[in-house]
Amino acid sequence: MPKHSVKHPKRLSLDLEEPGKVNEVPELPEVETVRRGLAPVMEGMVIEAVTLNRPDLRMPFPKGFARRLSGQKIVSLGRRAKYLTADLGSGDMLILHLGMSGSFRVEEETVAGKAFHMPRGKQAAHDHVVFLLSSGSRVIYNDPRRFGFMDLISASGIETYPAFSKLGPEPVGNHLSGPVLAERLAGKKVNLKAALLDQQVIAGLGNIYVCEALNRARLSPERLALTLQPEECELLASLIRTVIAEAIDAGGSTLKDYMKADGSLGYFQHSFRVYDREGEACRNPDCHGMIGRMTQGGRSTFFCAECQR
DNA sequence: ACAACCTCCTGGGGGC
DNA sequence: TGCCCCCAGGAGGTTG
Repeated sequence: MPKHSVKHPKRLSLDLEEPGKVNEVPELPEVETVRRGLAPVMEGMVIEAVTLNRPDLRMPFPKGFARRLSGQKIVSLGRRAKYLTADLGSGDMLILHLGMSGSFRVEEETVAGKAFHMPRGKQAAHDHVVFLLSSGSRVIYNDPRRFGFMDLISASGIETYPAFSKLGPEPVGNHLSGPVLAERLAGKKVNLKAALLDQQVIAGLGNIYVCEALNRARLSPERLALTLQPEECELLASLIRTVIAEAIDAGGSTLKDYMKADGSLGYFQHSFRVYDREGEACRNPDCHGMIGRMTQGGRSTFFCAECQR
């Protein structure tokens, strides 16, 4: 009987267990962080088996999901907006969305440094999908609220895939400029908060980063999108890129810490300027305002009425 | 076409 | 201590 050398499970989750930390919902930076953490574990591996512990998440799994994935090689992991994508050798594409509470953890077990297939691991509450890889690693999807979903399509159909076909530009790199944002906001009779949450305007922003970007740009969440001037669009686009880039960097350092550690997850050191800071001081330079909170579209908006106009 | 809802789900927290 | 109710929100759906 070989002696087991069990590595601690590696968690690629966004759960923040430190007191006082916000439990983040995965937006673009968190999904990108998960992608970077999973890539070295999954890329180049063959999916040997997929276990579904229930027939659906937010939506039913596609017909034959587990069977169709079995034996497929994962060529590369990608991301579009808040979606993870896995290019498979056959030309299929696996699409994963983490919803509100989805997370992955990686379980490995080795004998004398050599991976082998371990018996079915201990199942935690809300472990819905287990990917067994040719390396012996298990990649486990956990999602208490089940707002996530998975789909399997032909990669050639990616352009017409409903969730992707209407997405706005990514707020990274050169995709989002002032003029691009201005064009996207033109004629929109909704407030800025709603406009920026709209994935067709910009892909990948959620409640947290919209609040953060608007605070940095000193723009009121209640401003109608169509009233933004070109220079305001320029500033907002720039600060959206900044907020997202900083969060991705923070996620990267989280992964780095985590890789060094013995399995315990390093947490985001990222501190938000407005999100969940009602009643606290605005952190914008030269602003002595206090962060307030209101409801827009049934969601909380955190903002500074003093400097955001 | 567009805007404003509504719905799915569970854990956690506040009130009594 | 226990129970009830509300809240968090991504995105697809429905209503106006």
